[in-house]
Parts: sequence; structure tokens; C-alpha cells
Amino acid sequence: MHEKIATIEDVARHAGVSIATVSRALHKPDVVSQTTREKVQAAIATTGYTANVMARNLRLNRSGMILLLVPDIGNPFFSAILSGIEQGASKAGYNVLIGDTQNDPDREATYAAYLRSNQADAMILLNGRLPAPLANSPANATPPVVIACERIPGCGLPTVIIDNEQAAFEATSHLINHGHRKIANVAGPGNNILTVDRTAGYRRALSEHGIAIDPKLTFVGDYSIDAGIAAGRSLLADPKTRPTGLFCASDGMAIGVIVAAKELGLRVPQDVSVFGFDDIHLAAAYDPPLTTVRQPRRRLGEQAIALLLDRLDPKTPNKTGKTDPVIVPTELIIRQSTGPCPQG
Amino acid sequence: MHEKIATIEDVARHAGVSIATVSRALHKPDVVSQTTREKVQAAIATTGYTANVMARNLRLNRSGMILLLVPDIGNPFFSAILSGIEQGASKAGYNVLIGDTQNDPDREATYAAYLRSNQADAMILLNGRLPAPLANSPANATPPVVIACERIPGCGLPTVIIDNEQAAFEATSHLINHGHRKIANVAGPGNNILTVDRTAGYRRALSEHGIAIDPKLTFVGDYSIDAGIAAGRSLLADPKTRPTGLFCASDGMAIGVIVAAKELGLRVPQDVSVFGFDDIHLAAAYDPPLTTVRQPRRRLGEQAIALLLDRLDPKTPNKTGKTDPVIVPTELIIRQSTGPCPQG
DNA sequence: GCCTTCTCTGTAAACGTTTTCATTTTTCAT
DNA sequence: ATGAAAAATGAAAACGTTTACAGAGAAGGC
Repeated sequence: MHEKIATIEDVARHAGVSIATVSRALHKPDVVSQTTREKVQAAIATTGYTANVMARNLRLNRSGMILLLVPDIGNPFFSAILSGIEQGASKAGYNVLIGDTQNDPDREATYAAYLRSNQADAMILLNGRLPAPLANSPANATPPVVIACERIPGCGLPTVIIDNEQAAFEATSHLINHGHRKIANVAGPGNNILTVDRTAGYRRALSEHGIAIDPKLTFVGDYSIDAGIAAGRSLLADPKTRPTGLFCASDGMAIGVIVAAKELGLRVPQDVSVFGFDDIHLAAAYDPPLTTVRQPRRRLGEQAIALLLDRLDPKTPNKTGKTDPVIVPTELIIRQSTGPCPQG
Repeated sequence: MHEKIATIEDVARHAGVSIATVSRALHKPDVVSQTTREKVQAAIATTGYTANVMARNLRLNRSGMILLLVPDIGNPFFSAILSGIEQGASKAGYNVLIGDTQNDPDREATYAAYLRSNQADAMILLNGRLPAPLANSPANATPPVVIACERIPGCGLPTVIIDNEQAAFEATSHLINHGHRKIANVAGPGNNILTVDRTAGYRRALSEHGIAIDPKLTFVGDYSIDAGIAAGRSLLADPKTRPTGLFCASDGMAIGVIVAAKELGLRVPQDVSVFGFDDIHLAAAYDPPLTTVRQPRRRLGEQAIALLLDRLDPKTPNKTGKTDPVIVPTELIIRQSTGPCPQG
């Protein structure tokens, strides 16, 4: 027995005015007389009226919804980013609709269609890939789209990222400056742009210090703890070839490496130094506390939504030109999983 | 220059039929002739038509949206739950709109109003509190609402939870069975129903084994690592009063306790046993690997959405009666942060 | 050939808003 | 008092769908 929901017409009847006046009383209060405004207010109170958002949106040709494409909502890495986005969106009167793409191009395409079908006014991409329907359409023929986290090379869309190359360079340099010469690269999946950038930074650091790159010292993982354990077992087993420092592309893999190191009876950082990436919540409480690159995830989200809202704002002039990516700064967090290179 | 979006009328014109026929071709294909169906398909292809969801929803008086109220989307604890919900909803053709309430009753009320304004068809509450607008309205006068994670005593709404009391009982019993007699309770905030239930289970375990409850052995925290550190420092500092086992209401606090124990030169589990709760992702990779209660978070989400979809299904008869809460089973994961009680 | 029945299609109303335009009422200077 | 300008209001169109209803052919039994 759903009780009948009051419409604008009910309010109008109660107030003894037309529905147009009710609408105006709500959205352009200055254009309606004091007395009728009060009548309308009273009528709204007695009827318990709430505007039907569907109807309004149909009329206004908008949805008030921002679509957020995430590869895996179950991955806690995204939660802080999400929080930043949600907060900014909510403040501007937008809702956030999360599309979990599971890395499935079909699902990406389905969600991207939301833009065309007026189900969303704009989109933020965290998944590092342009959905198929967008790939061919020119950048300005579509509602606003912003890229975050994983840049998409060649597409001129506004982007907010960290400088992965530079961060990896600094992390690796830190190891080098502490005397390490045999430094491994525990990388992400090879086709991932993050991997490309971070590996480039790792290599630049070695090159700039005149250290040859040993392909045997690269391990390709998938950011997971298990991958880190596998990396550690594979790289650290043989004392002859064992690196003294490892740059890991995620804290999860760094933790896995440390687990493996302990298995092998190696001490961290006395025997091996392990550098992580992300500064996940537990990094500081791990044993040893993790040296890592802090990603300001909430700020990433905040910047992304700010960029998007700017595009959505009708007052802002149409900035159709390609903009440079917004870089949010990272920070090296030196804790106790790294130390000087052991002697001999 | 947004290119004009094709409407159903454009399709009708291209196909040389009426808009009614186009609509039928899409939703009741069996009632329209083979040949026109093909004409319509062709017209849709050439125009690139996508139905305007706003218009359809207005007409059908639905939104296709399920509102999910979360106290803090930035808390990774929810991500797996979210994932389970999202997947089930998506499979049934619903979208998930996440409302981050920040524990703010105003925000809760705002989001709850979405139900009345047709912006959402149903709601899942993870925040352990009934939004104000719902509190007084009778349970059956409102669109479907399901409670998950934190039960709300007294409200007859369908609920899916774990048995916190029983899980805490089993965890504490495990410590007792390993010879521990001085067992601390590192609890959550006192007003939280989870705390109430878990503390009850902790107490029952002690009582059933004839152990007196020492109020000094309870520490009230907020589930965070820092709270755990504070708990550890406070409870473990004095060797005279030090407990040998600690039941913690979250893995975060358990990890904090372990950090503090190590600070004090205590070994885990040789000197103190620490029992966690949740089985967060890193629990197994911690040093020592955490003994804990596994919460099947994804299943919690799946069950919640299943319950909700059942209520939404018009084919299902109106089950208006109060149902017993769905209990999803927990599991004791015994790792290495607990062990036998040290002698003497 | 004619009536009935069935299949298919089109017309038009409805969903609940916002907004343009025209109309009415008020204000105010003359 | 009168008219013009300003302020306030209402009627109606529009947003893009779905669907009840009725009508038009086609099929088929007699």
C-alpha cells in the first residue's frame, strides 16, 4: 500500500495557484510575490511534496549523475579516490554512479552508453582505457570525460595523474644513494601504462648512475601480495645473483617480497632493502614499516572531480583545447624497509 | 557542438512507422511483424538510437537505481561488500548509487528522500541507523529497504548480518581452550551494535568457562590501527596485570596491539596471543600472520542484494511479515598470532 | 461473398516537470 | 482618473518514452 506521492499539481491545488507558480516559487523565488510564496510553502509542507527527479531531469535534459568507471570496485586501492570524488560531486549537487567494469570491454561500452542515453552527464575513467564508443568520436562531441590514475596516451582528454616515472626514479635513486647497485624491478603487468612509466623511471635512475640494466632483475607481477611472494622467492633464492634492493610497483608486492625474504632467513633491511609504492593504509604498521611512494589518492579523486565540474560548469568558457595533465605530487615515505647496502 | 541525439521519433521516421511500433519492436518483439521489426532494427542502426532513460523511467515510474548508504566509502572494509552488491544489481539490470553519509544524519535523511522522489527504487543500509524519514513511517509504506552488516534492533526490515556474538564467543573460547585466563577485550565504540554483540560473545565465553570478567581488561577503541596501538600500550605495559590473550574487534586494532607488543619487547604469540576480526586482505601476510574471524564480506553484499531483488520482484508475493535476519556464516582463521598460554 | 477472428499498426494520453508567452493585476507618474 | 510600465500569474507546449484503445487488413470458416 504505497501511499500516493504528492505531485506539483497537488501542491498547486492546495495553494490555489497554478503549477507554473509552484515551480517558480521553488526555483525563482524572487519572481513570485511574497504572499503566494508563503502559500506555496505551506502547501508543500502539508502535502509533503518532493519533486520527482525523473520528470525534472527529463525536462532539463540532464541526469545529475556522474559516471565513474572503475576496473574493480572490490580493490581497496580505489576507496580513497572514490571518497574524494564523491565528496566533490556531492557538494556540487551531483551523484556518483559507480560502474564496475571488471576490465571487460563490453561492460565499459555499456556504461559509456550511459552518456548518450542521458543517464549520466559526465564520466571519470579510472580504468586506463577508453571505452569503445568513445574511441572514435572526437573529443568535443561528447559530454565531459576526465581521466584519472592511468593516463591514456594520445587521447587529448583532461587527465589527472601522478608522475609515475619521476616517482620510480626517485625511489630507485634513493636505493642507489644508499649504496645499492644490484636493484631489482618488481613490476606490474607489462601492458599497463603504470608499469611502462615506473619501469622507465627505474631504468633512468640506473642509467644516470651508470649502472647496467640486468634483465634478470626484472619480475613481472600483478600488484598482488602473492605476486610479491613469487618475486621474492625467485629473485632472492640464489645468494650469487641476489639483489640487495628491490623497487616494487605496489605495496602489496613489497609486502610479498618481505614475506619471501623472511622465509629465506633474510633480514629487512639489513640484508635486503624493499621499496614499495602506494603507501597503503597498513604500510606504516607493517614489520618492518614500509618505505614507499605515497600516492595522494584522495587528492587524485578531488582533482579529477574538480576538473570535471569545471568542464560541466556552463559559466566556464568551452575549453576545448587539449590541456596538459594535472600532476598531483607524490612523496617518498622513508621508513624501515630500506637501509644501506650490506657490505661485501 | 554536441551532435543531436536520435530520439524514438527519428527512428520511427527512418523506418516509416509510428513511434509506438518502434517501442513495441524493442520491448514486445513478438507482437510486431517480422518485416517491420527488421525495418526498425535497420533504422536504429543507422540513427545510432539509444533510448533516453530519463523519459522511460518517468513513464514507468521507476529509476533502475538502488541506493546504497555507507558510512564512509573511503573505508576499504566496504569495498568487497560493495562489489558483491554491485555485481548482483548489475546482473538484474539495476545500477548502484552510493551515498556516503559520513555518519551525518542530515546526509542520511537527504539520501533517504531519494526513495520518495523516485530517484531510487530501493535502498540498502550499511550504516547501522535508520534515516530519520524512515524511522516513523511503517515498514510497508516505503520502497524496499534492506539492512546489512549492522543490524538495527527493533526495526522489522529484512536484514543480513554475521552472528557477531557467536563469532566473538568462538574466538574468545579458542583463547581459553589454549589455556589463556586473562583475556582482554579490545572493543569498538560503545554505542555501536557490533561492539554490543561482540562484547556479549566475549563475556559469554568467559562466563561459560567460569572466568570472572575484569573491567580493567576492556579497552574501547574505534577499530583503527592507532586505537590498537593505544590499547596495546595501555594493557600490556604492566607485567603484573598484563593479559596473555587479547580479543580485538578488528584486524586493524589487532595489528596495532601487535605493534605495541613488539615495542614492549613482547613476542607474539609466545608472550601474548592476539585475535583479530574481519580477515582483511593483509591479515595473512602480516608478521605474524593474523589469527582472526573471517567475515565473508562479498557474500554479505551478495545476500543483501539478493534479498532486495526478491522484494523488488513483482512476481514474488508481497512478503510483508517480519523475517528473521539472514545470517551468513563466519569462520575462525587460525594463523600464528595466537598460541598456547605461556607458563607461569 | 460475408462475417468473425486474429494480427498488426497508429493515435493519443499519460508520466511530472520547466519555461515561453500571453494575460491579468498592480504600481505609479501624470 | 488615466495610461504606461512593471510585476505576478496562468495556459500550454515540450522533454522522450510506454501503453490503452481503436482501427485496418488479413486469414479463415461458413
